[in-house]
Amino acid sequence: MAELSTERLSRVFAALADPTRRDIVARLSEGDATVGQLAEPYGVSVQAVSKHIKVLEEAGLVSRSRDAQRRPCHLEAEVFDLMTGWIERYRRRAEERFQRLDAVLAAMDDLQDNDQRGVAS
Amino acid sequence: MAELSTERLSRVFAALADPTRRDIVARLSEGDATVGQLAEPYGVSVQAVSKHIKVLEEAGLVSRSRDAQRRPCHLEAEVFDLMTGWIERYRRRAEERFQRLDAVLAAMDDLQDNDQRGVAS
DNA sequence: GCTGTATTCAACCGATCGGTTGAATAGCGT
DNA sequence: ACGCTATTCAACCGATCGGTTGAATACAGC
Repeated sequence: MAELSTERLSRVFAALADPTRRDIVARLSEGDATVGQLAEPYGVSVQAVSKHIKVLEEAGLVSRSRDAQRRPCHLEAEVFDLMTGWIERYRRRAEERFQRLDAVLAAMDDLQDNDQRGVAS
Repeated sequence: MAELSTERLSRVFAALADPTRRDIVARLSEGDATVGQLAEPYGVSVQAVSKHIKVLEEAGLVSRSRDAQRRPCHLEAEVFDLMTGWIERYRRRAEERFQRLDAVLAAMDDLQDNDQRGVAS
């Protein structure tokens, strides 16, 4: 029953691939806001923003509550861990590989040093 | 002349929104590989994989060299910093806000304590 | 120079995306 | 009950996406 996370990861990355949605996330990091409030700054319809929020919600980045006819949006920052977890895993692997390569190059340098000061070329 | 990074960030997030491309990145973290090698495990054509690599390349996640007719792919892990930088910025803001909220709630608890043990209800 | 291998280019296809407009729904305040 | 506000649903549109097939290009080896 594993590998739900790959679908989830795809949703999160896809959600943040849009600059308007990233900006919404940025603004929500300063505090909760309603759809109407979020829509104001952009040159698009409220419906478009509503769709963006739905995408963020389905990615688990945003949750919503109720306040009369308003539906305030709240940033769920824990989801970021999913991304940083993935990223750091492969960054670490790449860096380890880089260090091993460094070690090999150093070893080759040593060999060359021995060659130069030792037997032959 | 700023805000080149927003376009770049969009490309990186969009590139990683596809599970096949994430898997390619994962495999490249273990070492460089050619298009042909990368294509084998997936049930898609070499051309499709070639397109995926192009997307990763334009996002700056992959660079390529030349070895005869082969074009080995190399993971450029530094780009990850762009993402983690963005993510951490807003995670931090959200957490700070959360702590402030915590402080407010604690203050309200104090007030209530005083009310209970002090003057009136 | 020809053959085989590795990769890309080009055109096409159905699905999804980000946007629109218009109508529906939900919940105040009077 | 009515009107105002906030939000969503539904249908549509052009653009982009992930995939295909078929042809072109680039290079090594015989």
